[in-house]
Amino acid sequence: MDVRTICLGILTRGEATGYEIKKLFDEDGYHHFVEASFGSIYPALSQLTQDGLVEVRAEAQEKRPDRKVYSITQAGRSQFLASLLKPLPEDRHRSAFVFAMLFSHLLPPVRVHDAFETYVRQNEEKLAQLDKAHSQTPGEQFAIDLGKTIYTAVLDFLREHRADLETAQCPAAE
Amino acid sequence: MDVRTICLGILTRGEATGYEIKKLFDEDGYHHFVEASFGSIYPALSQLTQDGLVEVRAEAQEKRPDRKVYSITQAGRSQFLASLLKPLPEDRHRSAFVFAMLFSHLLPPVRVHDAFETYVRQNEEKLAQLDKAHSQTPGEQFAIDLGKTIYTAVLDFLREHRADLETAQCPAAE
DNA sequence: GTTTGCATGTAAACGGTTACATGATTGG
DNA sequence: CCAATCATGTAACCGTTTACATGCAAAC
Repeated sequence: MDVRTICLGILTRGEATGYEIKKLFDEDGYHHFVEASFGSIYPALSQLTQDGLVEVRAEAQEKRPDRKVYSITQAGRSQFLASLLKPLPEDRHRSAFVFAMLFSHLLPPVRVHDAFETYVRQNEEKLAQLDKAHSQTPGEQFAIDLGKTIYTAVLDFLREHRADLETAQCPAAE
Repeated sequence: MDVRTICLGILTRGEATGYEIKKLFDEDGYHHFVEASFGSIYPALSQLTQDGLVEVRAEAQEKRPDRKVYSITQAGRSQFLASLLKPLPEDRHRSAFVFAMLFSHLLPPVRVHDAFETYVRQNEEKLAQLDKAHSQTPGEQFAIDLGKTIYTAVLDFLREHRADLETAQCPAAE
């Protein structure tokens, strides 16, 4: 899912500025499964406009850059739906933490401990974020609940198994 | 975690060719959390060699390109450990499926059904792959078990909640 | 006889991140 | 007074994917 498609999707919910689209990512629980930065959103919106898939309306503001409010066109809707009908790319889950833990036996015990602390905290924060999220469609509820399920499962697993790595690699410390 | 670091990590387990490193990704359960293709592995190994972090030994073969067997150097080990001591980037989970389901209400019921079928199958296959995997270190066991935990939780969730999206969006079909 | 496995590598294209540039307003 | 929020955008850089190029051997 490239940033253009993601922007189109968000615009099916209603018009928005580039800034607001980014905020949706940071707040609404979208970012658990898709990502985009300003550096990719703004160029994406320009291109979508050129391609006639979205329209812009500039709202003048005092002492601020104009708000550029984007709305999806009929062509945009068609193309977005078409992209959802194509085979979807597979999930990708990348975890530097898990990779690092593959080598826990090479690391100082303190480092393994710290890595777990940080990772647990990150997962707890993401779970808390989802607990606060509220949905407008069945799909959003589904995404939120799936996210919660995953984070909860991961956290449970970490609590049960972190000792395996934190003790296994430093028998001398016992 | 860039490909260079990943290659270094794999080489801490013993020497290997680029081809074998790729196979580890495809088979050993590594690919659930990190990824790399030939197009990135071969250049990565060349660069690591130039930087003195790995060494190559060419094994001549009849009627085949020479096997280039790479092994990690002391400098490579140091740098690899150093990279694991730095703060680790956060996990990224990207899912085109979940993104598409955010818009299930815009899709034909058949499409939603098919998407679920495909996604369930993908997760089942990955789980089966992990069931076959065997570990050599505590870290590997940890990674395998965490992967299993996640896939199992996702599959359970899908079985319980797919009806929410498959029926909610086609009340006329009742 | 076709596919799979072994085995290496290059080059172009792609997509995205990061950092930079600008600047007023509001809240702590 | 400083940080955060609002608001847009560009450009350089980075890393990776994809497609291409080559070619024999073994298995089905």
